[in-house]
Amino acid sequence: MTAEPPVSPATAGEPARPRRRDATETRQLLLDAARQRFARDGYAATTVRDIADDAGVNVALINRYFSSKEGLFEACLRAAGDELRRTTGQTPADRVPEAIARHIADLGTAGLSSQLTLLLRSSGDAGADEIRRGVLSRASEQLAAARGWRPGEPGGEQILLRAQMALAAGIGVAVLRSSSIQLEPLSSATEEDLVGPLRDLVDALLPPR
Amino acid sequence: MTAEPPVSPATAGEPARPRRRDATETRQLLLDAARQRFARDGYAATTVRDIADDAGVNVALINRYFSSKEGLFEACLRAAGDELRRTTGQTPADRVPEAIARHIADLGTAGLSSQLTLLLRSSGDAGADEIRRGVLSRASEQLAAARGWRPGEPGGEQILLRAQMALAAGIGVAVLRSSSIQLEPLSSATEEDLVGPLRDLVDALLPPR
DNA sequence: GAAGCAAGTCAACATATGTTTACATTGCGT
DNA sequence: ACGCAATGTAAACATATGTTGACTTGCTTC
Repeated sequence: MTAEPPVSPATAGEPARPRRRDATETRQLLLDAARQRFARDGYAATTVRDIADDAGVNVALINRYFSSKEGLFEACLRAAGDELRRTTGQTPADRVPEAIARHIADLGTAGLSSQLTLLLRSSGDAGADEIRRGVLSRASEQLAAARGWRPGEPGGEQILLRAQMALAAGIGVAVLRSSSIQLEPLSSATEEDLVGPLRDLVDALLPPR
Repeated sequence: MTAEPPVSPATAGEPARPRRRDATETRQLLLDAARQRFARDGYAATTVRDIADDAGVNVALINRYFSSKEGLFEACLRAAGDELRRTTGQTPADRVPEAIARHIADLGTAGLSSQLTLLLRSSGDAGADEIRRGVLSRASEQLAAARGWRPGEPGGEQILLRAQMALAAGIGVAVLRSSSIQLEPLSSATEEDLVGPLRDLVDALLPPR
């Protein structure tokens, strides 16, 4: 239907693969290719043949290892959730804005921007929606907790709401910088350009105590 | 491929249409149905038959009036741009956060939230990308101008960048509240719940002078 | 009322796409 | 070395989908 720009030159020019016929490795190749495609083009616009070609792998293996395109997508969401939790996990409270700026600024295909963009992609499947909601929920709670929020605390709802707004801002920035939009000057802003405004933003929403 | 929930009961139960065989009206019906579908499900996941059914109109008319699915999508983007410019046009500088809060809080299919969500949808077509970039660019310049930015002014780049971050925050909030995500408590927050944090956010990014 | 034209309908087509099935090949344990 | 399960391949299928062309229907004008 539309053009089909490959997302990366399959596997980089390694003349002899160390281990072929390794199920774990091809599973990972598929996961990586799928995450890039899904994040960049969305679920519906990505075909299983695109993913398989990027991974340098036969199409049928998607159904073998992930049951279906939906299954592969859910696996991508889980992986993005894990990576998000890992990167945002141990951030000291006073470094939250800097951490967000640094991770948002990274436009690489493995960076946080890419994970956030992926997390917005919808497949229309209820299972995937549930996973996404869980991941985003946890992320906002982590962010709120870094600024003193505790579950069930009176008035905590307000803090959680503000944390979700900060998360929304990060997501919005990631989206407006992403390849399909590239709003300038936001898109070519560096980490140093972003950290100041982001600190103002986060500190205004979640005042450090 | 996926389920197919209609977006609204075609045309509400009007027993006798006032004017049938009215090209302008059916064009508008198609535009409205398409904007809802595209905003909710994205470009690739929306089929022309879905749109035609929602509009209560024959499929072939999409190609007659808009040349192609792409053409219809571009028309939707232009319409969203017009509506965005109209709603954000005459906002006094000191009411910007309130205006954003009010418009973001409106989750109706014609509200600003829906327009912003639509503007994020990508079709992979270069023409559509250009339209989107233009609309978002103008919106951020309007926002910056409301806080004293003037084109070409020294140091104005910083203000524009901050305005785009505020726009990004609004977009992020709209997305996290949208039907496919519905992050709580953000999703059920009312205009009053949003206005406080949004004022803090906008004022921190674009200090009123 | 007939001609002419815009508006709308219907059916078909060409292709893209997710999935399955049957078959080939590799490597490991014995 | 041999068999066997695991891994990978190729082709086909059923269907969804954008688009097109021929045809019909209603409105307007003379």
